[in-house]
Amino acid sequence: MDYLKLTERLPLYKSLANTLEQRIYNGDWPVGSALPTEADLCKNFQASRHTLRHALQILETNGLIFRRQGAPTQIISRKKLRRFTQSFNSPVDILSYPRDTYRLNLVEEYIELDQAQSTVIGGSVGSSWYHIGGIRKRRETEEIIAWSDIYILPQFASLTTDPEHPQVMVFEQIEKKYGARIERAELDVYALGATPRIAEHLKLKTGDPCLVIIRRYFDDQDKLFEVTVTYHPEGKYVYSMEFRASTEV
Amino acid sequence: MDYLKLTERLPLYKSLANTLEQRIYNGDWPVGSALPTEADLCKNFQASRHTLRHALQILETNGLIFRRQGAPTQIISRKKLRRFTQSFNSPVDILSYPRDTYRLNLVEEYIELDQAQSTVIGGSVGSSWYHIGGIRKRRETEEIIAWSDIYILPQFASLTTDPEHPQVMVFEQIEKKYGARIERAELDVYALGATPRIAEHLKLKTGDPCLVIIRRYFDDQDKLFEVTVTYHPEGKYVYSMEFRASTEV
DNA sequence: AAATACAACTTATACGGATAACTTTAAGAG
DNA sequence: CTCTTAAAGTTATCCGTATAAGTTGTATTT
Repeated sequence: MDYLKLTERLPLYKSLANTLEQRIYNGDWPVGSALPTEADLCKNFQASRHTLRHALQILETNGLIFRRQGAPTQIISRKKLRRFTQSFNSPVDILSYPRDTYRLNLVEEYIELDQAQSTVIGGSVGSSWYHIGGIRKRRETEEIIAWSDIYILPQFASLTTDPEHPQVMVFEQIEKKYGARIERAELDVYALGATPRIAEHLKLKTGDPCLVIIRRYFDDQDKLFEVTVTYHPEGKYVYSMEFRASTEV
Repeated sequence: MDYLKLTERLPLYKSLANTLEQRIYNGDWPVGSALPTEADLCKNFQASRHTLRHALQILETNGLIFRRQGAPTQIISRKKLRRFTQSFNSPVDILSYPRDTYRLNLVEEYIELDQAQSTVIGGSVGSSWYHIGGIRKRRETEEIIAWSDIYILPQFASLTTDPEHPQVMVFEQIEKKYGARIERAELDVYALGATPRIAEHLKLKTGDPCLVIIRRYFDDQDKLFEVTVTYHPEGKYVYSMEFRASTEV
């Protein structure tokens, strides 16, 4: 029974979702107003409550309506939004270093942020952090990929004593040992001429082009608990991502 | 009635989802095997089919199971994946320029990619493209924000005759005039010392640090139809993004 | 052996009804 | 007037049942 499907039969709930979407787009129910109640819609569209709710769920995930138990459904947008999403299974992937590289810690110290550091890192002036500075090298060639400054809250400082520490991403160790979970991450990227300090570490000349990547990790209280700043010499690193139009429901 | 909710009553379908998730994690149903049928699960867990299916839907969106009409539900993962997503409503936002900037076209020409261009842009050697080169300035100060090279398929070249062209993102014009829809986008970011050509356009010295951002747009056939390469002088541009742990269903 | 047809199984769609939980409005108490 | 309580309205959860549609293995035919 291998016929070509000539008439793609659309399930009622999808057809209903399309209809409602069109009606909202037309402005039959203006943005900010409330949709008729489920009971009314059922009656008007001759559908069961279950089917109608399935349709409404689609509209909700498409960002057209907003629903709260007990309150009328609100129209929040006239146009279905088309989302482009980049998703990672772990924030490691936000900056996934090749597995054939390793980090070598060269500096470990407690610091208090001055004005300049505060601007870059994001913490408030005078706040205390534990600073780990080091280089990242390619295992084979010993090529220097990056200088990285890692700033963590002082209470997490003890994790550097772990022998596996340099092999593992710091935020992973914090998640594992202290249970802090990343809820949000910020990423800033820009170009910078190497400062004397960075130039020395990366064996460059002052002013040579560097790619700077700042990542800020926030926990579920929206508290900043780790910041990493990496400096990549020209030609040593390309930051790549891919985005897809999200498949609708 | 403003009591604190002491015992958060979990709906049956959520509770059921948690149970099933745990069972899968335990390995009661190994990855690759099939879940019992809906009817069986209903019987075992004393839930209606509707409730069970709601639970299964959660497992599905969490990437634990895969379902097809007519075929048994398959276990595809033991662990619920924790996603970090960055979402945009439009690819404009992937590189959202401040609204107070504008583009000034300086070069328009047909080109065929040589080896070097092919590597950077991503098209194959010898393929034909229409190249638009120009600078982006801040309206107030006339400050130069970036040099940009835009490469589009030759059949889209006519859009530059549109008087509104410099005000609007090129891919938006392609979407509007030709109906090509962006399905996927790639983003590469790296630091580069300004080449003589770039240095001249941006009024820099050769070798001065630049942030290079390459964006490649693919249609629903996964065919590359636009590539933009922008060069930002040091200090003129920071590329920022934010990621969130995705809220579960 | 290969293609076809069939039957059994499983999930998808759809209906209807009942109770619980939440929101909002209005009435009542202080 | 302010706060509390009650009632009406609305969505959320949950059950049960029936039919349609897709998949898979088996038997049949070519």
